[in-house]
Amino acid sequence: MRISGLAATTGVAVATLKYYLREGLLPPGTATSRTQATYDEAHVSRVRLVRALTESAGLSLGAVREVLAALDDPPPSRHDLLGAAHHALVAAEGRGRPGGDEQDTARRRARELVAERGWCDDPLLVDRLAEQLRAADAAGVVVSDDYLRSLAAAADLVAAADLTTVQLEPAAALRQVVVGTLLTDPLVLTLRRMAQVRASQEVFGA
Amino acid sequence: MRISGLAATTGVAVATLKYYLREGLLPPGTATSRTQATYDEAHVSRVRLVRALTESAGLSLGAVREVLAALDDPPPSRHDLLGAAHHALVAAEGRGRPGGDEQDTARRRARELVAERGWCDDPLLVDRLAEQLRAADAAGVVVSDDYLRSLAAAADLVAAADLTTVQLEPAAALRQVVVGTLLTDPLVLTLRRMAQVRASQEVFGA
DNA sequence: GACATTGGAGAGTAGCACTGTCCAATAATG
DNA sequence: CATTATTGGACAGTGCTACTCTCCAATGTC
Repeated sequence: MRISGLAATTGVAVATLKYYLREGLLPPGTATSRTQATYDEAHVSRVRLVRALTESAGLSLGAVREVLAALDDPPPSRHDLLGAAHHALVAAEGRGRPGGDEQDTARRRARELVAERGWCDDPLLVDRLAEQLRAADAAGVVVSDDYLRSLAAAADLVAAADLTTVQLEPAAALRQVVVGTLLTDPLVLTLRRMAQVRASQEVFGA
Repeated sequence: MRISGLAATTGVAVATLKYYLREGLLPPGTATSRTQATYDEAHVSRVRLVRALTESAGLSLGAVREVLAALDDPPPSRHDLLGAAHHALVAAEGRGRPGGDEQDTARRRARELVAERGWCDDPLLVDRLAEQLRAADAAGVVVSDDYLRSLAAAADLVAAADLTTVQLEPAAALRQVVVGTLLTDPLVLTLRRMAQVRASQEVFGA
């Protein structure tokens, strides 16, 4: 299949595919001559992956590049695998400023929750959580300890479900965790909206 | 307080505040002369709200405008209140294409889940869910029925917790639901990451 | 009275994700 | 074999967003 075929089967414009090639998001096809190359099924699924990550998960092309790099270079042992997966997930999203003095209360709350749940205390994730708590507070949104605990309990449920989808083969597991998590993030939020509508109908009547 | 004071207390540049004034995201201050106006605490919290929605919730300024319009014009009855809240939430996020033929299977799955859960069948939310299922499928991510059901159960937990934060006063309730949901969306995803790390450590050992 | 600040308006900028145009080399077609 | 189409490659241009800069006369401050 040549580039026009790749464009036809994926529904992505030829110019865009060339752009992805330039940006290193898509590996070059196998050259058959100086001005011709062919592309295979791997290219098709790679293009579909890029589109899903940008359109559905809302990642920037830079973030997609980070994810693809992690997927293309899986760690050998299963021990490092999930660590690599989460490194990729955290790298794909923003880093967030380290935060100033006013964020210390939020960081303390974040650490308390993590300790209570027995979660890891990855500083990147803790800082992210602290920043989000601070933003909510700055916007005048009350996030009580009880409420936060309820969200954490639900997160444990989601994570338990996530793990059941993991295959044993390392490369497939990495892909499933990283891509699966990124693509189901918006799905989780949509389900939250749906459940909210239902719950509010119950409380406030029809 | 004049505009430089507003800039100092919120940490937002004067030029940016002027831009927000021009764009209607910030109501004009009370004019004390032809070239002078003063701003109060309401302006401070409005600026903080705009920053929280853009920086933390990742909304565009257009989406922020929709949210603010909904908050500034609360419906009179409590009956319409949550409906208005969800209209604001759905309007704040993208609409998403109606989807073609290939999305029909995904839409059927979405409707099945909604029916099973007894959730509302708001076509906007159902279409969104269908589009997300289609994207996951296109990217080669398997989303089993069991897995989807687990996510839905967790969403019900989150929604139940969300409702406990709602005050009885209509304006405060609207604000809490809309802004609270938008700002805790990223928080929920961060908690998911944390719980995943912990769960994977349990399964795969240290 | 000297100097800084303000509100208002418009133009300019940076980054992102494409998209359009051009080219010589090659492939497909009659 | 001549003609037409397509390809890979490079680069400039586009549309959008979220600012940021510059300018101005009017006003405030020292």
